[in-house]
Amino acid sequence: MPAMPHSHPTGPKVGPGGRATKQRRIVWEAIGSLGPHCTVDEIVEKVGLAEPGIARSTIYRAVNTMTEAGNLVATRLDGGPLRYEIGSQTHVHTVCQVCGAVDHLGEDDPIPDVESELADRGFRPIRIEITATGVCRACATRRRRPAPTLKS
Amino acid sequence: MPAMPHSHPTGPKVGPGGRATKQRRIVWEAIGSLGPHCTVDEIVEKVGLAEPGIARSTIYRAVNTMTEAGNLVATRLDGGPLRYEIGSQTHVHTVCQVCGAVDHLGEDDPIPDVESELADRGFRPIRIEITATGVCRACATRRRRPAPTLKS
DNA sequence: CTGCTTATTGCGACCCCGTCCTGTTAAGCT
DNA sequence: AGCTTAACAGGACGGGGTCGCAATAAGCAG
Repeated sequence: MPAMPHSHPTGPKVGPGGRATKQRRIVWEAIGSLGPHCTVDEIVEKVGLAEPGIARSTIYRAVNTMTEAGNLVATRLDGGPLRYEIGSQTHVHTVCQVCGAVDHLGEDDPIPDVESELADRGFRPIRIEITATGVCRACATRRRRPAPTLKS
Repeated sequence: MPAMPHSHPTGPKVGPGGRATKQRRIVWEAIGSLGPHCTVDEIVEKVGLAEPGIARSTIYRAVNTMTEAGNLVATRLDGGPLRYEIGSQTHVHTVCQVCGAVDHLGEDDPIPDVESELADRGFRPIRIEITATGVCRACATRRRRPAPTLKS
């Protein structure tokens, strides 16, 4: 798990990092131990064990600050809550429509076609999110549900 | 603007299309005239002009049905409401962090790297969403705001 | 080290987006 | 035309997230 970023963790600072409070340290560690695509609810629960009495809104504010600082990446994978993970440039997720499983495909893989097209248009990307929605191998083999629908 | 799809508009049906009611016809036309990435609020307003008295919940149900039928694609581009547009397989959007402008890059462009990786994993994609967040050409040239922040 | 400024916290009220539940209406099959 | 049942209007509800306020503490200046 990466250390609590002070201000310039890895890349260029995108926004103010803010003060290093106890609450933010705890939130950061919770996210690290929860792993990728964790929700605020999960963070709340984890944090509650480590240190009860931290307000829900504090956690929301913490993840927002970290996201704005570029240390965290926020994605909404389905219709549900935002999911957070420690940041990287390009992000590929798979979401299974049948079982709802979320997985990573890879990170920082270059997507040449898209990036050159972006360059042609003069668009400077800071982050690229790719979400593939479909059916995972497990569900395809034991094929539950007659016809997959778009909403789980 | 494409015609109101009866049941099998272009691709294979994923869910039941449902009945062709007057309300759905009006909603479909509103979406067509609003163009890509329109919100339910915009649809509500447009529909209200054409035919007052159509319930908000009806419009929500209509776009859900159309999305499930595969005629519409729903995307949440920022933290805001879902945005709808007439469907295609692969979808590339750009979102400018400075001015908030949303644009299309292209549709149905194959993304070979990603698709082969998906195949390796036995994941069968039904739809691939790509969102590039960054700074558009206009904002880059007249460069407002000293440092771009992640939230508009 | 002490004092001061100001970001951050805790708490609760609040808002937005979207869903769900009711009885009623109308699509479209026979 | 009759009938079945999806879809409708209207409104209550719920989850996820934000905001405003008073109290607290980070961290700079001296």
